[in-house]
Amino acid sequence: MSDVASLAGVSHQTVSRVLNDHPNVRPGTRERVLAAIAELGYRRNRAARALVTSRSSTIGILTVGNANFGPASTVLAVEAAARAQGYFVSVSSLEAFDAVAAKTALGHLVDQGIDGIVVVAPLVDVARVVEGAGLQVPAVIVAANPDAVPTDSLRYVCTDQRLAAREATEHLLGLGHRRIAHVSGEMAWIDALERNGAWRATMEEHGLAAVEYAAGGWTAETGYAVGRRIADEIAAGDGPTALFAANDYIAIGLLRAFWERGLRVPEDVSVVGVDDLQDSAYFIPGLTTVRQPFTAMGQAAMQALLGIAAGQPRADGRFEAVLEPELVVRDSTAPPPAG
Amino acid sequence: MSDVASLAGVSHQTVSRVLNDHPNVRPGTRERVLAAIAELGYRRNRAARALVTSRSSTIGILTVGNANFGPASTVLAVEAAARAQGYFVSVSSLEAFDAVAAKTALGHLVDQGIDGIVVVAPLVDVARVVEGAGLQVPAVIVAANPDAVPTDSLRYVCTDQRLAAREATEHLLGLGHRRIAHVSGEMAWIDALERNGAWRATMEEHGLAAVEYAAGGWTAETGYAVGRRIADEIAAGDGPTALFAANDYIAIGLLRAFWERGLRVPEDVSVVGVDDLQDSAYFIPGLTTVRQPFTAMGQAAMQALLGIAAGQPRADGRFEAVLEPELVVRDSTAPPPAG
DNA sequence: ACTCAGAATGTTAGCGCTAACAAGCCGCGT
DNA sequence: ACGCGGCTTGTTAGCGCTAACATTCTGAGT
Repeated sequence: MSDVASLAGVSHQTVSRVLNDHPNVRPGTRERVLAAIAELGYRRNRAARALVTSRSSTIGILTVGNANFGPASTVLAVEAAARAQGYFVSVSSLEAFDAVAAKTALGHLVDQGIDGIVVVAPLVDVARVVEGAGLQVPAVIVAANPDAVPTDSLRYVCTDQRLAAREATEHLLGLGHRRIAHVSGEMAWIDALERNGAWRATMEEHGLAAVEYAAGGWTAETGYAVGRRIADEIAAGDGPTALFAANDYIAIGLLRAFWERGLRVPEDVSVVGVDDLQDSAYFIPGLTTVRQPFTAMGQAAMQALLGIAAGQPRADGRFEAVLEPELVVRDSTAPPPAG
Repeated sequence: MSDVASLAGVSHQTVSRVLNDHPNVRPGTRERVLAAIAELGYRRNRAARALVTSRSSTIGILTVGNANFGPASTVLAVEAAARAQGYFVSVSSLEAFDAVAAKTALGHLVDQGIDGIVVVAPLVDVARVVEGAGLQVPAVIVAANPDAVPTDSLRYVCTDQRLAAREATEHLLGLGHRRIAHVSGEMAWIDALERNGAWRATMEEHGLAAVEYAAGGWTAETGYAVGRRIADEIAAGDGPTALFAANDYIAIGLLRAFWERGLRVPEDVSVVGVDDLQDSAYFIPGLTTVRQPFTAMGQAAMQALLGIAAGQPRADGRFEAVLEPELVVRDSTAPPPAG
């Protein structure tokens, strides 16, 4: 920096002023400094800057380490939104999201001097864990459970998973189905709980029995295993006529199991998923699903973070933003078989 | 830090020594310092540390921004490997990987004071672009084209895509297929080129004609579009008996198109993909594919980076590490239809 | 007891930057 | 011509840490 200063014939402080877009720098001076910077190929040292300003223009993302489509897409979206706002992104992904591991990771992130944290870990106890970590930096949790308590520096953003479940269930109901079962995901996840609860509530509102099959996970493998069991019941005549799968991976496992047993989808049984994977439209048959607004979530999270930093009062509700998923009807749903 | 020092009754430098595991600190002193640190909940300021050491324990990852399974998995793997080595990870993902955007992003990453860069952008001109950016930090490119020139501070790591194509093609050959066509991916990608080239070479070695269909992309959508065309040709009797798809997304599009046209897989036509998606085993039928060693790639990239930093001489060959993919045989391949 | 090497600790300086204050400059009104 | 206020620039200090050097302490050898 002092090289630049002497080349431009000014003090290093004037260089700093130019760099920081301070007012009160004569245009001619500014140009000379800029020219000197260009000539020398000077780049400001971020460490020094971070040291003195205690701001780093970097946000941290804490996520669960698996390659699940949902979290992965959300992380990608947050990253894009952050970059659009001129922030860098430091990612830390945990295999196991327990209190200790999360606290350590959060600590590392804070040590890095990040300006804020976005937590993408839609687990039931994420809010408790993060709240318990006693963070001193602004944080936004994507997808917290509804009893989470926002504070001035910790806020929440989510997609309305209850609406997702309701949309799926009502779509099936509208088609004439009455025996609509749910294949639930991993119950440690908020999404699993919420989708389950809303499906159940919707069924009850219509005075219908709610039969649940637990996949216990989010993978095609778990969906397949449950699917074989369900296929048996359908073949025996007392199974559901429609399935609401907690996500698309489970749904594809279901599709596969039904196909193996000679059950036709949607003629014999309808299937709805959640997420809308890149290839969900090309499953056999094309999967009706509830698409999640990942990009919007990323932007909302970033905006919430910026809002905290700007001292904006928090939203009235529990969540800073609640985004709406969208039902995408394809070929895996149809009216129930006659009789 | 000075608080810790005074609480422990030592100088701040001794605290620094404890923190940096210097020898020549009496055990008793070390313990007192550690106790003071614990009591005060002291955390070292990374910015100050980075400023004085010009090392940040952070590596940068530059990648292409889409949610393609391959790059995304590799990034995840690099991140895991980095964290296992005690490094933080700063991610920058580009929508368009052109020379200008890449140079800017690389510059931002360098500005952050990262200790090394891993580029995960398997595009044909990635090496040229990165080489052209004139990086001053160690860098490793994952999946460079074979004419890339490693230097002391820029090295390459890849998965043998030619082997992947060869395995797939020979599997099909071994099953008795002779008319094995290739559905190629996006030709700006190294993987697409390599798989294409090796499939072609293998066919020629066997004196067989190599018919290529260009999907032009990596998605199920592009695979589906090409698949319809191929289905027509097969129906007309002059189509291939087996398809080697450049990746699993294309393969699923193919499966879908064939299913729509009443073509049975594998009875009427065999399909092999590349990647092994989480749900490839549950496609209808289960997809035979060539699995890529993403985790190993991430580790190899990290190791190569560490090697550069440690001043290790570069490997003899072009690549620091060449990993092998693995053929996974499932239900989408069978001998060709008789006649 | 007395040296003296080497271990243990303390002191000083400075990494590159920005904030705060100080100083210099300009043009205006009188 | 003089003084004053606002713009522009320079000077100083210090962010929290580590490297290098300076100093003090320890204990083995005489």
